[in-house]
Amino acid sequence: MAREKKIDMVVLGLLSHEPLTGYDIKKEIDGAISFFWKGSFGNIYPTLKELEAQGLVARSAGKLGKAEDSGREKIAYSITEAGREALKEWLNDEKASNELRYETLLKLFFGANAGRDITLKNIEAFEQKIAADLKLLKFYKGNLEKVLDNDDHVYFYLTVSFGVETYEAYLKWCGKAKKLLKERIKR
Amino acid sequence: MAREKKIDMVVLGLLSHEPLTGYDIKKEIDGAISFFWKGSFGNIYPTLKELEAQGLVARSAGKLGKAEDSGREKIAYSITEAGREALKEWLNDEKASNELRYETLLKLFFGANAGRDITLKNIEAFEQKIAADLKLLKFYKGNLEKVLDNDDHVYFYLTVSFGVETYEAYLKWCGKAKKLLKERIKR
DNA sequence: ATCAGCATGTAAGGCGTTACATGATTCA
DNA sequence: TGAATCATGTAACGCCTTACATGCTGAT
Repeated sequence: MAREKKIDMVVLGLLSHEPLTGYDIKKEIDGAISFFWKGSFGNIYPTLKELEAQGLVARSAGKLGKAEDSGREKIAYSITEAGREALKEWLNDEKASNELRYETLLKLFFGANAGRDITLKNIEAFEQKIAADLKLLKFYKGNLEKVLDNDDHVYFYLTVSFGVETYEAYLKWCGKAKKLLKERIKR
Repeated sequence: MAREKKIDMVVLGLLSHEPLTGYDIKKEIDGAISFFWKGSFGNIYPTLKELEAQGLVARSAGKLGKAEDSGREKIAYSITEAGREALKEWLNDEKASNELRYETLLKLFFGANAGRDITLKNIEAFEQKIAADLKLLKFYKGNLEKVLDNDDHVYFYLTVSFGVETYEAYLKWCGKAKKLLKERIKR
């Protein structure tokens, strides 16, 4: 059961724009991507080594490293032609694993065991987190709107729009859910 | 870093309603819960053993097993008082890990590498899957609407409503995304 | 001078999936 | 009689997270 490791594709995808270090990759993942995919150092660095061994990425030549005599070097990787092909192959396959794991919904589903007020508190915690993240997503979206003439940005814009629209739906639901709970359940 | 294993709480939550076998639990998880949480046999059976060792569940006495002389017995578990307390403790803690991992969004984000038509195909595959799941969620919702006099069902109803409303937002987004791609990108 | 951020990596462990192994029961 | 479903479990493996280990660089 090969090729289930999607972090490979995240790395290749990011390198498809420009050469990056492992540290850079982590930062990118922590940006707009983070709401639909995650990555950690303990994940990224080994992945880069594997991709290099497979010939899908290569250490960038030239000026990016520090002087040889000093301590640790900065290692920038760039994507190879084989890497671009692997990325395209993955993009061409329309099957995708889309998974949502919301502990908040689990707590809601079993909420009767704790009662209405605890459940309201849980919904409110969710609501606050979503509202904060939505703000950030809207900020990204506003920035991208200005640069839609670049094709790449259209794709980024659509991804961020997905976030904005679903988060707005979440917030609407929060309002309704709190209302229904208060109406229907005594305490 | 204890107590990160949420499958424990899924099992306790399900047993809070009635005694169930491991097989039953799997079936329940594959129902309305499946859109926000998953579980497998290789996950559930060991969990039941652990919960039993911790005194949070117990094998139900009585008539559920098959005759002693025949082959394998059917083992129904029920929640203990300690189990109910553990469940409540978890519900009382408002922090929750809510994770979304959508490979479709990843493919969209890096879509420029494959082009407009491939990306449209990927969005359409997503759209179809969501439309099918939405149908099912609406069916669950319709059934629950009739029995909202029972408090438990109010909680289930809210969970399913969350699914319906977010999936509807997804579908709306799909329409807009396809339109924008066709307008903005040549091929 | 000290602290935040840059930068790379390893080790251990956690959690979960898939595949396998086994066998009973029920229904067409 | 054969297939589907009921039913329980184990083993191997995969992927990721957390914590640890190390040291440089730049700003206050």
